[in-house]
Amino acid sequence: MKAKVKKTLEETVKKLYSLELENFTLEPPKEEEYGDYATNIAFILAKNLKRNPKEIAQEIANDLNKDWLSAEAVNGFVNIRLGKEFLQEEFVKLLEERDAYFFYSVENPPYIQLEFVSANPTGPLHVGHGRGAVVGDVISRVLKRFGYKLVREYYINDAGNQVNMLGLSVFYRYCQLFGKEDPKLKETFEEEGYKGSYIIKLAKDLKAFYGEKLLHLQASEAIDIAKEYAHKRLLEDIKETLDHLGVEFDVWFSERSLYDSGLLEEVINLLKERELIYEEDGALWFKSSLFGDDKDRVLRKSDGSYTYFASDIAYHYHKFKRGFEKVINLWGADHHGYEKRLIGALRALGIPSDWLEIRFVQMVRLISGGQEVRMSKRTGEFITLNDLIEEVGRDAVRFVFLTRSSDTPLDFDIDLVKKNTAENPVFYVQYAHARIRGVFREVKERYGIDADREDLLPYVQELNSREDLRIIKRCLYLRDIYESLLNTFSPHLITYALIDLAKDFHYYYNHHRVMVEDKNTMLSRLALLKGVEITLKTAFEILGIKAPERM
RNA sequence: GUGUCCGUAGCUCAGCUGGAUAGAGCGUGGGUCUCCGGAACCCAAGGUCGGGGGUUCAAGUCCCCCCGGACACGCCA
Repeated sequence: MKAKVKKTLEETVKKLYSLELENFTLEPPKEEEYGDYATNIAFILAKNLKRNPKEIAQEIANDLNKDWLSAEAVNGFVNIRLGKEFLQEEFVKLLEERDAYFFYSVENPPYIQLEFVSANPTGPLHVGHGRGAVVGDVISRVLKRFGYKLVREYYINDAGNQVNMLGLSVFYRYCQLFGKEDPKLKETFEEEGYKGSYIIKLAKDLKAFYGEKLLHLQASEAIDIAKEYAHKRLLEDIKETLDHLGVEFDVWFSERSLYDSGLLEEVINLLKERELIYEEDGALWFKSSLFGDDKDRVLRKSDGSYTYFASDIAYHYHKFKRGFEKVINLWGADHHGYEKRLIGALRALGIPSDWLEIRFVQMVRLISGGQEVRMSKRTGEFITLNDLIEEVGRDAVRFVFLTRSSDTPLDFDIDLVKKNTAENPVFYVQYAHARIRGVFREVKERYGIDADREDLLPYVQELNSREDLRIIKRCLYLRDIYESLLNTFSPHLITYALIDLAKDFHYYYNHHRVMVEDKNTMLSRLALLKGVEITLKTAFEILGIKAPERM
């Protein structure tokens, strides 16, 4: 809708002034009396033409008036109001096309990879990972509806020091179960090991599986076995949690495969050929300071092992080779210092810096009883994502994660989300859907009219009142929102638009009864509600939450 | 110390490439159904947009300085 208005506006400007502008705004104004869209285009033109913006606005408004929209110049702004018939026509389309109304096929969409979560398989997912998971999932659902070819990918850090430490930790706990303690192991464990209780649980399982067999092996061999076992189990856990959350991936990419395929060596050789690598203190360094980083970074440590940085470069080089035209990474906010060096390294390999877009997802704090909660009562650990899903349910978790722009920290109030009142935005919005379904059930019962089958299209023209049209606009507006996501990747806009829609619907519901004497009025209101239902349901599918029949 | 992000109503936050009288929700106070679901709706109070300077016809938004907060700064990942 916005796109159509914008195009018309551009044509007008071109006709009147032979100019092509891009940097003007076109947005819904704060005040309803200023129309459906307002533009500052006259101010921008005023600069170019060196004329009074008020006159320009007037000229544009005069030319802009069409049958489907009206324009008015006020104080240099051009306020645009969509015509009633136009809104009704669009609403008819919505009723006909249903969820397909909100999307269209983008021409030649880029082949995109979206990498998100990618938590190390060294422990359970925590709530911060969940936020990234949901944000990434919703972005990918939207892109897919616009016809994008998209790969959702999870990068598994199954090589390097972290997983070794995992193996060591589990083996250490395993030995403890037999009352044995190797002082050397203990020292490493105390310093760098994973202390969570899930490690002890894994050790017990390991014991159940292997008995005391591992005690008789070389420590390094036993640690390897423990490592394989633990990381496999933890990865299964992670997959299960993501499944509970309703988040799917197309590719699970193993870091280790970069080692096995020799790609890591290959990339280092490439950098070597470009003389961007040097050796110092027995380590291999990449001259990242030449690419905007504040210092050079180590690729291979003096003990011969590679850093994560090295495999990350290889991984992203590999992504490039796989033919992705655009790669989006959702990273936890604690990784932001890492961005420069990675993009720098890719530039060194000849990959343009806008090929990779890194979006950061800020921290989540759990609040209960007005206090920040860190520990789970049950396990004594940090509350895991799984705990949270069990506690408040999938829909609430997903929705709340989407109620904030992902670049601001989020407070997740557990008590609030468990309340079934308007304080809880999830219920507020889902309730609107359940209410509509309730009305439909009642109408069928009393009048034998099935809103799901009845041809309601002819009655849309009866929807004339300001309040009818406001709801129609709210529904149509979701189309603009989805479209804007293609550029902003900000799924929280959806939840905001839904809350607005639900609010207007609840108001409407309280002021206008559907089941009234006049049958035309009844059918037209059914049409309105049907449109709201479709809009809500479509959005719920995108958000990955249920559209309840009753609550 | 350096870098990134942030500071908007009592609380939690929107405010999209600068635009009109800064918006929601919760909380607080008062109200609304003879009737489709009151898990709802309406009204009201509540703001020097952290402070100061600058650019601009126009600044919550851009620039500079200061104050306060989060996170990151390793041959960790």
